Amino acid sequence: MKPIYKTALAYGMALAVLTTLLKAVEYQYWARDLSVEFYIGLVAVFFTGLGIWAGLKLTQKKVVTVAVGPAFVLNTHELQRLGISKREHEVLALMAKGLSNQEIADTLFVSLNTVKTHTSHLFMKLDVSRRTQAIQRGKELRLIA
Amino acid sequence: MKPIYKTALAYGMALAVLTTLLKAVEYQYWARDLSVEFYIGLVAVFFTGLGIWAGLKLTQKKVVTVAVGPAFVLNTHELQRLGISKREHEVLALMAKGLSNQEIADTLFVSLNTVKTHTSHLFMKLDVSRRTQAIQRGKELRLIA
DNA sequence: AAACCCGTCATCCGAACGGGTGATTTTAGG
DNA sequence: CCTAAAATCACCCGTTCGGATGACGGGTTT
Repeated sequence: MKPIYKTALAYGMALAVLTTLLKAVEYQYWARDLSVEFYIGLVAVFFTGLGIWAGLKLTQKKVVTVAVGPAFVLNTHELQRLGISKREHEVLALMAKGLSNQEIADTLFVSLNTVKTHTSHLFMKLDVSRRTQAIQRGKELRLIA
Repeated sequence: MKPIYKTALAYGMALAVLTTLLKAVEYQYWARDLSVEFYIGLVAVFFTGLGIWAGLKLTQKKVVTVAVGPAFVLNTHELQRLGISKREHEVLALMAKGLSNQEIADTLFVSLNTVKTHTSHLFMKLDVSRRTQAIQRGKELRLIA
């Protein structure tokens, strides 16, 4: 809210200064026999521009579009905090792809028992009891895409 | 872009009309011995306000562009195309929450066998063989959040 | 060297899951 | 009204999953 107040203040100051300045110049033009209508028109145009500028300043905040991107960034911090090893993380990723333990085992060229060990550790560290929950949790914590 | 031109036109018309109107009134006040400075101030304030209004009108379009967010909309078309019933859809949603078949049964106040039937139908219609895949597929097709 | 973590593999067991088949009831539409 | 689809439940069977435990080699840290 402060910026708005600042803008309003700045505008008020500018208005005061310019008004004073114009009044000073006014007599000069007056001496040169310029019509009142012409002078009035100038003032109107000038302050219209000033008003537009002020209006833009005051509404600029709203124009700030947020623009969200779905770019995935791995949460290394959480990985460390939970003590999830590299291999466990791989297993989690494959699990999230809908692969069975056997398929994961084949993918990683290890035994089914090994995969089961990894998954067990994962469930412990993620504090879940089912693979579907592990996937959910993993996505929540941005451990997997 | 048309609205902008319209706004500009409307503004120009208003300015012309008001200027003329003010000039007409001007002589009245002039006759009442009001100072030129006071009159100038009024015009300045008035056109400043007019300028602000014009500025807001001209920038309103930008303000609308703020809209962002991952708002979820259910893909009714896919639901129909795959012939997924209301109950099956419910089961899918709960499945995606990481619930077991038994938990889903308890949630929906039905038998475990009933849930199993629904899941079987779901797997057929989604062309998958595991619940993790069903969840994936459901999210891909925007059947679930 | 000892303690420790990681990754590997194993066995056992019970629970959960998936597939198949069949049946009844309720609901919705022609 | 009658039928088709949806929803409900059941039983069987085999697979998968999850939990517990133990083991072994290779690193790192202390």
